[in-house]
Amino acid sequence: MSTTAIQDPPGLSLAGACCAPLRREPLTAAQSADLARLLKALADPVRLRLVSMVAAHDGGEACVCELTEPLGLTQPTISHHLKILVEAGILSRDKRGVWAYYALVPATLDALSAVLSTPSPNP
Amino acid sequence: MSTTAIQDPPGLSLAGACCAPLRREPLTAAQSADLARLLKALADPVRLRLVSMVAAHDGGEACVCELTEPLGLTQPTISHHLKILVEAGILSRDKRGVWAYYALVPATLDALSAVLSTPSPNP
DNA sequence: CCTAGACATAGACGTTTGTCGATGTCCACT
DNA sequence: AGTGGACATCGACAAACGTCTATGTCTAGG
Repeated sequence: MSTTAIQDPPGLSLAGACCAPLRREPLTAAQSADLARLLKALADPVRLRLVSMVAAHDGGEACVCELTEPLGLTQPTISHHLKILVEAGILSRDKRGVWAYYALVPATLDALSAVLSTPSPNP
Repeated sequence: MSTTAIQDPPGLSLAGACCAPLRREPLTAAQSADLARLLKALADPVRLRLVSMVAAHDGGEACVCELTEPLGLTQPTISHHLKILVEAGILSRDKRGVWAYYALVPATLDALSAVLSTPSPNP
């Protein structure tokens, strides 16, 4: 069904859509698929809270153990959501010793924000 | 199951979350639920193309008949997606005679873009 | 080595989502 | 009145999703 079953490298999900402001001209099927993949990764209450908790955490990173309890979900569920966020390029994962530290990848949300914003007048 | 079965008035989906930049401090459950609702409405390839087609159309509005054929889906399916976008406050609906014209609500995507963008230094 | 702990993966299960065909509703025109 | 067209709603169904329990993997200490 989809033309590309292969997964995009994290952080480049918008490679094909990054320069086409949503409101300027109709998106192609490929562009909309890329954008939808990224939005879908964000479009969950738990994942939004994970992103905000990681971004607001001291040092800009947090390990799984710090994220599990506040959300009231099991550790596998949190790991599952974090994996989705990493695959979308929204978070990065850094395993140090026994702990896995997750951090925000600012460029991804910046790019998403730019795509959604009002296109510049383009003089 | 949900605490509020009642639907938010269109355009105000971010009422509870509009002023909390995602990266500044952890979102509450309610804020993340509101944001997720809006993102979920956008997180579909067909709906993204609908939004871009409507926004880029002459006069800033388009009727269902103009949106159905290019996407290769049936009319009920397009109506279904448009309804979701209107309920999320992303599009507005204006029925004139037999035709229903859909137009972009710029403020909603602007607000979403702002929530996702890097928070200001806050001096 | 062997145990304990942090995290990931696998499999199962109920719920939600996207799509369709069929049908309903409303307006315009004859 | 009655017909045709534009759009919405309904009901059904497969696919995708979120969550859990159980289990695997790897690291650090005794």
